[in-house]
Amino acid sequence: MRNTQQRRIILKKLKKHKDHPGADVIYSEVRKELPNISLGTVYRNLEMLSEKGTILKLEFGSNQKRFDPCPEAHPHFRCLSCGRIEDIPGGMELPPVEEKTWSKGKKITGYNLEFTGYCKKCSKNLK
Amino acid sequence: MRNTQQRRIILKKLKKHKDHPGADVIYSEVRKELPNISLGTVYRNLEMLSEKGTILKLEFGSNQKRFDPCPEAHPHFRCLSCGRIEDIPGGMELPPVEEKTWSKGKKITGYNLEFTGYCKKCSKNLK
DNA sequence: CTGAATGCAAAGCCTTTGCATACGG
DNA sequence: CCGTATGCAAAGGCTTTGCATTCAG
Repeated sequence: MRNTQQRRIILKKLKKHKDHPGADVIYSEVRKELPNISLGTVYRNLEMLSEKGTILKLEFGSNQKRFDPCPEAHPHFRCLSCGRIEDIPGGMELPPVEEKTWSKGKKITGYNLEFTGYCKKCSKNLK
Repeated sequence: MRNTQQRRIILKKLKKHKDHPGADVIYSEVRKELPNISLGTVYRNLEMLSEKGTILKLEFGSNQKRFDPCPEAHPHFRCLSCGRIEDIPGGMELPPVEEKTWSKGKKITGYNLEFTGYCKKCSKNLK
């Protein structure tokens, strides 16, 4: 994997995010430093980085894929109103899956867990 | 909400599924009984039914939305190789979220949990 | 009757891909 | 040098939507 300028800056921008941006957000931010970068390159790099395990690709109930600079699987919270995605701190432990009967014969490699609801701001506006 | 022939048959077809079909699968099955139904109608109905809480819309890491005739949130297993989605039996209980600090100020309405890996068949082929 | 639901087709959104060119190691 | 990565633009997959028409209640 080559260490290109594009890849370096994409990763740098992603790492600054606490929210979990989509490719479009990363694209427009990287464009400030590399005005000629193409959206395709952003997609290719985010994909590649998540395959290598450097970042995490989130594919939850949003029509857009989001990216997380932290590569370890961890739970998220998604606001159904504004779409905001937050990390849930403090590794929430899941029941061990290996010994469960449903997992017999399967090879479990990971999990995705998200809680849905309304964030602080949005739950105020709901009332 | 009107009780149209289309809606009735869409629901009937979905209920026969143990796997979790996408709109396209439902469409082609309903077409056998209603050759003139349109894909748009299938989408509109599946959407409507999931909003009413009759069925469940699954939006996990697949580019396609899948539907589950069982309306209660429950964990799933998704095969990374063949895309198959299975229910995980026996309500896997999650840690209660209400008292957690991260949920302060939020209104939590649900969760999505899926395990990923390789199903029986695919894990054999992998070796 | 009347508004909710349908069929049709076009448009939308996000993402992927083919290809010639550029550039990192 | 060589092959990976890029930029560009077009195509792709799934889903949504506008509009005239139909049909359930």
